[in-house]
Amino acid sequence: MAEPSPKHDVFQAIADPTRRRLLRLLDDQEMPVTVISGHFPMTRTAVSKHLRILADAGLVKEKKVGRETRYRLDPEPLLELKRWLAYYERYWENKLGALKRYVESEADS
Amino acid sequence: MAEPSPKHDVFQAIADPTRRRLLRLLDDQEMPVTVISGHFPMTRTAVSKHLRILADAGLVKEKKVGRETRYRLDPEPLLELKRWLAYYERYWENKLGALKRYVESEADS
DNA sequence: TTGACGCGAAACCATTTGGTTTCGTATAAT
DNA sequence: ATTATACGAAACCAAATGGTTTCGCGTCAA
Repeated sequence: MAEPSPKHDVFQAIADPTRRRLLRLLDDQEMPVTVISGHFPMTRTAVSKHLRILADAGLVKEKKVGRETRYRLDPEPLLELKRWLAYYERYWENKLGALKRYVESEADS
Repeated sequence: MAEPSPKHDVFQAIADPTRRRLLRLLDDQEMPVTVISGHFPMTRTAVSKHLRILADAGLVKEKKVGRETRYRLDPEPLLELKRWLAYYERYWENKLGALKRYVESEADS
């Protein structure tokens, strides 16, 4: 279970819209870099750097096949985001605000 | 319903760990800036700028009371994050990976 | 074996980010 | 009326970010 030295965390990784598009794209299929970068209005190198950031965050896995590197989505790290978000779940659980008002009244006492 | 010109979006807002801590802190209680900044190892001005970014993203509301500005959490914009995340929900819906393997086998055909 | 292809590394650049200190101003307290 | 408090604005700075072009290297094709 050795932590893979998360130089980039999930929150930071998904902050960029290009990287979110990458995740969506790679959700459908595994793809080599050149094909991937064909979907974006920037150089292959730029896309490659985004892919590296996603890989650092564990959101994407790379597989070398011949001279190409294929990437595919690994959604697992999104669970951390899900857990983080779950904390606020209570806010929109019961008609978005009932519990909120309750908590606020608790804070007064 | 005029969009308040979202200079900062939710994804970017929660990318910073300090801002995530701010959200947690303000979830409990409404607080003035000086009190808030007492919880962080940086200047009041720095915290104030983080609060502005959160406010831009709509994650926090400010209320002027006398000479102080009180902030409180507004979790509503987190729904966008929730919706974005919901797209990947199918991955861990059924034992985390069953569907994933299915999709991958689809890609082969 | 000689190219062409697929890719990352490196160097570079402009802009953004996260922080600081200093200052101005509005409000509250004495 | 004067002083202290609460805060934002502004100017500034170092580092990170998102992008580029150039180069080198491994791999497949002629």
